[in-house]
Amino acid sequence: MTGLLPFSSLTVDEAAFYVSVAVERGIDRVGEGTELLYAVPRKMSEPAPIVGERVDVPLGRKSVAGIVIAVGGRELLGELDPIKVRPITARTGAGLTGRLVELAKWMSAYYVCPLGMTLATMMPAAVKKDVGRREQKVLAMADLDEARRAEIAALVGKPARELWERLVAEDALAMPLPPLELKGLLGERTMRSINRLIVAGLIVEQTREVIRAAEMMPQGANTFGSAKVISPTADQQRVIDGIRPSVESGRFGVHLLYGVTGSGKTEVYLRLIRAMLDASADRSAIVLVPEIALTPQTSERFLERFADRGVAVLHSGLTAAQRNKEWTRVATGVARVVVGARSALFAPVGALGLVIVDEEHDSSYKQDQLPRYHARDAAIKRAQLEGCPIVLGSGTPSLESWHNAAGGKYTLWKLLNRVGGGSLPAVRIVDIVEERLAARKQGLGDVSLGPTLRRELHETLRVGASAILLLNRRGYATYVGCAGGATCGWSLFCDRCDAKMIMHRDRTLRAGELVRCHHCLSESVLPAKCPRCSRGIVRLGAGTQRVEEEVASLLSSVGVDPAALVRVDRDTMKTASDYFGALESFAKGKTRVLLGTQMIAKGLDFPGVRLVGVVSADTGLFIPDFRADERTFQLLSQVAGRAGRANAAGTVIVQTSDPTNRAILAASRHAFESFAAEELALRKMASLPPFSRFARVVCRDEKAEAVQKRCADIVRFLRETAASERGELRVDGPLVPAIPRVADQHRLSIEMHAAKAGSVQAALAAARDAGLLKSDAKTAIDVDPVSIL
DNA sequence: TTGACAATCGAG
DNA sequence: TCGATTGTCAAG
Repeated sequence: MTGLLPFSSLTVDEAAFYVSVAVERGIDRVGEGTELLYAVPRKMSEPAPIVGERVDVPLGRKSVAGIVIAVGGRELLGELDPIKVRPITARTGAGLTGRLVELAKWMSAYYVCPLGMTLATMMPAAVKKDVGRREQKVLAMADLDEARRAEIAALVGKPARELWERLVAEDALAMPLPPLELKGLLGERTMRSINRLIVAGLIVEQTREVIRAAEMMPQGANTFGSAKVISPTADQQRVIDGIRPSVESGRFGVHLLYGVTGSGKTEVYLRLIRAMLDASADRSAIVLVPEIALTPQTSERFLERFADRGVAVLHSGLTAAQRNKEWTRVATGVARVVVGARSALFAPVGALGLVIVDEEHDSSYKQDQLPRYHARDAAIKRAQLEGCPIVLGSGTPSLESWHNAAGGKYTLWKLLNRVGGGSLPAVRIVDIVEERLAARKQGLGDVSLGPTLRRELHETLRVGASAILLLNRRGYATYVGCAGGATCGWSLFCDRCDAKMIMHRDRTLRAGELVRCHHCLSESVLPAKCPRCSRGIVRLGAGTQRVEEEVASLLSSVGVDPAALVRVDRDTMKTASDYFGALESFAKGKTRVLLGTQMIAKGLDFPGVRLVGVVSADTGLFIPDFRADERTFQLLSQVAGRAGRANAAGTVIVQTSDPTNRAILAASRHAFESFAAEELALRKMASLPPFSRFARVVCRDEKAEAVQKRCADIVRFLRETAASERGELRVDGPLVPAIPRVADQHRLSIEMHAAKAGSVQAALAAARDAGLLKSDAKTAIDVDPVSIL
């Protein structure tokens, strides 16, 4: 059967429309246009296809899903032979809005990702599959005129007639409704009278389509306490009044809201959203929050405040049916406020009136898979396309945003005081080296918490308060090596990566101790002795598991149940509900000490936290990344902000081996602005972002020579382009990354630096057009990277 | 990305 | 020499 097309083609007359379709595949042919042309047969042409709609189309010998990019008539054919143009297989329903397609085009070009893939990731899989859609039986008021109704009502028995009269009086109770729901609302014990009305023809049975999903709110969410509507402080009011005009007039503009922890940024967001909703009958708001900060506590505030306009919450903890339901509520306009993590940026609102990006500095806004977009930057683009204002909020703005505000590109607003006049907590920096010495003198042995932090923790527990302990390092020990030390020199590395193995304790494992590579996730049992010299094994570099042991024994020594300690990291918090459960238990006071990685630093707002302890502030400092200091500053400021909310004073203890470090000192003084000024001066001298833009290409391959060659080819091409860009682009590479081999793949990278994003874009586009550069399994292109590992 | 086809490789 | 593996190209 070779040579025969498995799908037929249409004559020009049989085609009602032609559509350009971006298929959900990694096709990326920039020069020729990445989308393919298909015909829409007459029998499928009602209603007319629209941009953003989902279709199935034949590609090669199978059918694939795609999104309509353009709709037209024969003129779309161009030079193409109509015989080659095959008809679409099916129209699979509503998809994205035209504006989202525009956004996808921009993302596809800017972040170097095939258009079809970009579009594919905009819509959750659950929505594509329409998970949970069911036919539901409902009861509706029969469509009869007054007279006829009265006539029939007079004929039914008394109980049914009285029920009918109530129904009419209560304006039909938002019918249609499922029978059982109607019964409940009417307070009927049985369906008897309702059934009589059906038989009489006053109520009719209908079917409607619904998406059935489990109840949204996790149980016990209310223990976080409901958010009272409080009137804004003068400070907040000033900001609200400042931004409101642009919200009401609906003009694009970027506002940066710098507000210290506890200054009440959320209340500002809530008021602005309300102003937008009041000013416009059809516009919606999108609120982006880092995934980890999207707690019931956060969503509840929005749910309560905008119950009248409908709130949709989108996060990774939803079931497929719930996600489909929420998305559909947004698409149909039932929900006008969307709160969600990164991908909520693609919520299909009909018209956008306001975007909020909370914690805009947060690096989790950058997606680390294709398309590698930054949700904050893409949100700005979306706001621009939709013509609405966007508010970026943070207690520690990214230097990019801060710089843009200083340069007048963004409007800057400040909230420098905590609501209720509380002061920022006092931060004490302690030298971990001295602490270790002191601990040894006191006979404590090798401990992660030095005497100062232990003393404060004691005191906190004694007075019945609670504590948060931060250590941004998972596992039990980060270094497994020979007890012989330098004499032998052996230490345990992953055999598939150039990285150390991290030791984890696992109670389910008989041996109890295993080692895991955090890069390729391979695991093995901890060796009993050094394979090189048969001496014992040492485990150095404490992670959260080790500290957990230490704190647990400290708790029992002062008579506190060790169950009052909960560890929060990626290993213990597998699902969103694990995490919510841990927070809830902390809020209730059942958990007295919360120990964890950066997961616990973000967005929690619990009164009663007297102590915040940073077990080691060093973890992020010595990584080879120009943003190391900025990150450390952000993390410390955020976690410190957890202490002493409400009116009680809090204490923060920061353990570090580098007590004079600029970022640590600045964070301890809550001195964002001076830190930012210093850091920006340094970046300017080194021509680093935000004073330049860059992109990174990482090539990988099992064969070292293959990476070398491919990388060199790309470098050569980019250099040639750079030359034609009149020296405005600098190309570095091939460079050896910090981890040259991951999962048996050899890696090499290329960095492109330029004063303007346009130069980087031009070079990338040229390489893409030439077919040299394509985002695939072997090449990762990262524009505006946030992590340089 | 998938699949088709051609070119190249290597065991018998 | 044949089947298997690897590379290259096009898809409407």
